[in-house]
Amino acid sequence: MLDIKFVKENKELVKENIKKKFQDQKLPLVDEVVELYDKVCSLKLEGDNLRNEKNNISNQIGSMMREGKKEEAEKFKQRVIEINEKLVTLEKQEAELNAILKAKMMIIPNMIDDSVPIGRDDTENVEIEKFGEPVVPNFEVPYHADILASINGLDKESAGRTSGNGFYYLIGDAARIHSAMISYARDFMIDKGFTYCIPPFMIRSDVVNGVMSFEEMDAMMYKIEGEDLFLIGTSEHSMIGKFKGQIVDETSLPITLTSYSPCFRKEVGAHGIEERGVYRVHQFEKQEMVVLCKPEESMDWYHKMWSYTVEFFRSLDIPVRTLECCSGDLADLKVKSCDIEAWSPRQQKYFEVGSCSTLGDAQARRLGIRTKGEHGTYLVHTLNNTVLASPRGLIAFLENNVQEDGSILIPKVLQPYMGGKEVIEPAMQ
RNA sequence: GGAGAGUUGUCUGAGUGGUUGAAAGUGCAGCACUCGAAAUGCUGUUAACGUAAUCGUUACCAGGGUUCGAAUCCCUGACUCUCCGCCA
Repeated sequence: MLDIKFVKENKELVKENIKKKFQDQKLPLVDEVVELYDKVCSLKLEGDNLRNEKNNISNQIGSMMREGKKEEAEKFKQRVIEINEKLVTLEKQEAELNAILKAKMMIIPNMIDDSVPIGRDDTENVEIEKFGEPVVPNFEVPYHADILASINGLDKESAGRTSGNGFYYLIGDAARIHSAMISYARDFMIDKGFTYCIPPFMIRSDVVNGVMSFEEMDAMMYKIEGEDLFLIGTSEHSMIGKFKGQIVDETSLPITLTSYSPCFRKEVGAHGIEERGVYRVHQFEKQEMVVLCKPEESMDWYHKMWSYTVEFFRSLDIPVRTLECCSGDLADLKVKSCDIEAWSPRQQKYFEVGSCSTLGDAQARRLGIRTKGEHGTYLVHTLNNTVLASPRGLIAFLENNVQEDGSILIPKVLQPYMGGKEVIEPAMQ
């Protein structure tokens, strides 16, 4: 969400930005919002003047009452009643126009960074850098659900009975390695100086509305019946919501947090839920990083943050690459974003395991997250990035660590979380 | 879940429906005193929006209502504290 004043003073830049994102249908919005804004301002001025008159008269009535001039006061009352009637319609108009203005402002995309590659959709995303050799083993790597089956680690059938499609039981060493990876991810980020945080897993509707659009909400969020509560789709929701409407102390910036949470997603539409695997599911767990910082520091943090995820996966010896979102694929709130993709030796291509974004001040403007320092009060910048989402991370781990004989090697860094175990052997058939 | 108390500026904390944007203290900033500091004294000090400025509007948890006028009265909701109940 942009600052309306910025839009007013930089119409052409905003339009250019819309073109870069191939959203030409939104071009008329720019003139519309500026016009609306001017109207709202003049309505506000008119209302302010009326309110001023009303306040003055009311004060006069007050002093008359004190002096006992009751009859004189009665005459003035009539004028205030008139003003109030006018104000009701005026305020209604202003509120209506404001709502339209806000709705339109919400869909004008944020200004993208100059460095963002121009492209229409996800097919034009740009590979930035590869880390580690994408190894193609000389045997066929099984589908991850089959690897899990070989260690009796997955039961989707029972989950289907208890909860339906898109749920799963992870069992035994599979469950343990999943938790081990999450725990390792947590400690990895603590070592980077981030503060560990376990947030609420449910949030109120006003927070949901602050962090996402209505359509997104409908497609992602599970609502608790009879309560004003939603299950979070990512801990980013509760972590950013934590600061809603707050003025954080400038000296406390940057705020660097790493949060754990289960994540719940309806996954309406999109590619649906797969039959056998656990790549796209309704429930997963995630270690996340969230940063609130001064505007001038956000680009540095963006690069630091994605590189942490790369470093994390490399420490597990999983090859990854960074894929930068092109202008057309970039969500409207984001300034710049890249996906971290892990190598799949089975599919012999990379697949998404995380996403790093800087939202500039857009999210902060929407939620009213500000800081106060020498140069006054201003909006902070917000960033978020995945450290590890599992079972998706588990899939990357399994495919890259399964051996030809079906055993799964556990990397050194995970062994302490596995009770010292170095290898998981397939179960006897 | 039941009963009661509360929510005001950085914080503590006043506030009979009518110059209360808000007493007092505290914190912070500036000035004076001092070689310097402490102490003391004086002055200033909420935010958002509009305006070149003066100034104006809005905001005392949130949303409604009563009234010419609401921090103050009424209703609803959120949160906090105390007691009881239930509970991993």
